Amino acid sequence: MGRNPCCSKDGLNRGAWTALEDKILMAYIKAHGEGKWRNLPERAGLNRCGKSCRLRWLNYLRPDIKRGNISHDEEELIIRLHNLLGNRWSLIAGRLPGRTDNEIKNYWNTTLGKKAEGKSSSQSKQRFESKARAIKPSTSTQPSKPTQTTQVIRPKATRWTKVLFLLQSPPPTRTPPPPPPPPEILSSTAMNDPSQASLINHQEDGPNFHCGTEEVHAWHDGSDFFNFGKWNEIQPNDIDGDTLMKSGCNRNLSTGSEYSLGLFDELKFKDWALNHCPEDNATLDLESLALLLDSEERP
DNA sequence: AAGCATAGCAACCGCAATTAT
DNA sequence: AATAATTGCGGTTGCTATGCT
Repeated sequence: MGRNPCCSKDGLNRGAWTALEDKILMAYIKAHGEGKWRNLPERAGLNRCGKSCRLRWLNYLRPDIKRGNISHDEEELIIRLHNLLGNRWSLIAGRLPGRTDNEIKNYWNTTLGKKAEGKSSSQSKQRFESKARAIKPSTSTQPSKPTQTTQVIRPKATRWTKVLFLLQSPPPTRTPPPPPPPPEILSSTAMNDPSQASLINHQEDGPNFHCGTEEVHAWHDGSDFFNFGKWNEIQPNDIDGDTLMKSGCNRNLSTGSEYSLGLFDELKFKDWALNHCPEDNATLDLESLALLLDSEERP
């Protein structure tokens, strides 16, 4: 079982791309469009694997790539988005037109991570701590090998197609509530399964994110699981941006009375950050996001 | 000027989700 | 439904440029 590695062929070019290869790839994509990466090299006459072609195109050759220094505004945005989304580089890049996930990742690992670390002694210490630790070299002897140990539970990046956060209001009585259920993760099949419907439909008083046919519910057990600050620790797939980004993002955010202002602001930002799908916001208004983030950070 | 250390970045690797058959 | 192929993502590596001693 298993599948053949993309670049299993011997004799393929590796390493830095030549100007000629770039030219060939650009010409081919201009003529035939993106996609079909597997067959592209053969058709284009490139001695590269498709994966390499795709990467080269996405990270370097794409016409809308914005090259050059990252502006202060962009930097601020990256920091804030990273604070919120963690190492979701593609999501962060989606907020920065013309920037690639690889570029942002590199920029973070080489520059911003250190700044974040520096700030960690100040008021935002806790906000940055886990991230700084994540990229901080474990020792000075291995600068290029950042240690990825963080206190944040950070499973390997996964894409969820369906996410359900059950929001439960605190019970009106004093009887101890049952142990809170874990956030429900429903597969596509589960979401389509009528037997699972109750899991979805009975959640009526939480914030509902309606994204096309998908729904994302927030789960709240009465504790501060969704407390503003906790977002920094709920990194991996808390509310999966991919899901929201891909879904058309017609979101109806309703807030129950149980939410703190901070939570609401955070959700509001999430809503903003994820609602602006990359394909339709080529002209992202950084200022509007900055304003939103500013308001979000108010105590 | 030479050698070493570090920073920056392009590219690769492996895994997982998605799509096709 | 099962399997294979494709695509996308985040982590990591390795090369080059730059700075320091």
